[in-house]
Amino acid sequence: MAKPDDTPARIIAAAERLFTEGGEEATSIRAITREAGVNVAAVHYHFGGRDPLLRAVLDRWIGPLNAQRLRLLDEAAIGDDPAVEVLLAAFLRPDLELIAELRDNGQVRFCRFMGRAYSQPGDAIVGFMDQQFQPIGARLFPLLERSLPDVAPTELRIRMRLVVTVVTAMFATAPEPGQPGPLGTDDIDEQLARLVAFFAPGLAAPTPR
Amino acid sequence: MAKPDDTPARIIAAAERLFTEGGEEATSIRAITREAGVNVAAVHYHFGGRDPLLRAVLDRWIGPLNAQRLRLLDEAAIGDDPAVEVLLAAFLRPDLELIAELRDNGQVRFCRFMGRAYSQPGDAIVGFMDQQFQPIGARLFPLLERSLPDVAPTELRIRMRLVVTVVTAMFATAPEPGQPGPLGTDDIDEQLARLVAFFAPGLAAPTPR
DNA sequence: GTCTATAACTGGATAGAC
DNA sequence: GTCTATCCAGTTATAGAC
Repeated sequence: MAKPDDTPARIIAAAERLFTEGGEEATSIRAITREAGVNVAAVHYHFGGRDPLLRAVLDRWIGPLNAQRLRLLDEAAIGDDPAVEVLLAAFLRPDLELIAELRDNGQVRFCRFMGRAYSQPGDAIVGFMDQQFQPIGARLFPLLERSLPDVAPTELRIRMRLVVTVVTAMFATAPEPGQPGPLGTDDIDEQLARLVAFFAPGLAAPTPR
Repeated sequence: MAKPDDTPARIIAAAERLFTEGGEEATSIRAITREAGVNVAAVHYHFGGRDPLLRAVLDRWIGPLNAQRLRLLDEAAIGDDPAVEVLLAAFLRPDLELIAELRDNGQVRFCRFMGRAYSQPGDAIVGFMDQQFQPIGARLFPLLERSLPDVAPTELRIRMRLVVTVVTAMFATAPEPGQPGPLGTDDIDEQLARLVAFFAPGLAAPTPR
């Protein structure tokens, strides 16, 4: 096992802090290594450069997030033909939980950084987020299509993108602890109920025209 | 009529360019006046400072946008009890038209700037966007409430905020001309049909619990 | 090596002459 | 309406004391 303060961990921690504070392009590899107290070359050795490092910082949170999403989708798929509501809840719950966790950890600003990374990806991460999403889509869309045979698969993908847009914005605009969130409650089950009640009928609506 | 190259217009134009390029906080009043070829004090004389200038830059587009929104809502309200679908279309059409106009004008980057200004407002504009939205809400919500008497007014406001979130993201992530948009078509009526088909059922869904 | 005081610079705002 | 000169706040750099 790696020690909690070995070089890669120190670099990741420093990078997370600096990316959060200064934004993506304002943060140099030199500032990161200075903050971490390691040599500039260490970033290249352990991560392969600045851009892969940024991806690693994001993946440290998004990896587990998507792993949990897959777990919940698998659970939902045990019963045959899970309803849209169930699939949607499995899809959204990990996001709501992560936002709450980051807020309670005093990492609201990093939470917002992740939201921006998704909605306005720079050159370093454009494509990376879609790549992360790919296995989720591969699991989710067949289940959705089976549950909603009357909606065109293309339409379903467009609609799910709108759902993702909203979740992304919830990361990007996460409120400070104590401030009210966009869903008017801190209770994750209530948040989930609101989102599912709102999105499920739209997903199931007949394809227009 | 003011000449197209009078001082306020020169300042607005320069500010729009620089805010678009460098972002909000990276753009100084001095850089703007240099670019516009006018004196530093002119900004204060005509606009009252840097922050009011930024608001003026945004308002130049958002003002007409919301004016058209009000017009369309008024039209929709002529028939008694307009359906949610009609209200939603009146609400959303001006946004889609503005995005298309800016794209065709080569102002995609400014379009994105407007989206960011709404979703991640800095100190200079926080509150301003809500203030702009206020008369729209005052017109829209009573109509919506009459059309959807079974949905709690609070819930309706939360749901409309989700709708606005999506529209905002469409500004913030507007594609270059030629690139496909998130709704898979350049035809505004089709875009509108997609959004209305997706959002209307969710707005009308019974309040959860 | 650490700390503090001061200088230099940047950016916003305002007064007053023209 | 325009301009110069100036003020004020915040930031960064540096020198010199300890």
